[in-house]
Amino acid sequence: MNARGDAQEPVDSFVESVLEIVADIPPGRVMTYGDVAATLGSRGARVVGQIMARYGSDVPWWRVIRASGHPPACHEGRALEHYREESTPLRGLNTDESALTGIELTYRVDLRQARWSPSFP
DNA sequence: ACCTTGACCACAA
DNA sequence: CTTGTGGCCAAGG
Repeated sequence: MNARGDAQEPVDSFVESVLEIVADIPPGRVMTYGDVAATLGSRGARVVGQIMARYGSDVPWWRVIRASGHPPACHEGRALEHYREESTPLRGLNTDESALTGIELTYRVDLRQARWSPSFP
């Protein structure tokens, strides 16, 4: 408690808490947006997405993915480089390179193996 | 204090 | 696999 008589308030904003958790995910492991929210007692998966979009540039953002196993929207390529580097288990990796339409990247992270829980390593 | 914005989620067809 | 629907909820304007 503090001098104003306030009971415990979230010392960190929701934003800081999210970044804290994400920074805590070890290499090769991932959490879903919903998992991060749930860890904070929230169900605002979208909020976590918002926060990552705005403030995620300084944390390992590629370790936060969708519940489907798909990487963050519009960042599949960048994320894949990190996954290859830290040996994150992937499924259905497919690099169809069409000369005309460009590169089609489809893959998912293997959540069964890579899913991380902050309190249960 | 209201309104809009989403790097989302679960479920249904 | 694709759409569509309803829900979630903090941040920022």
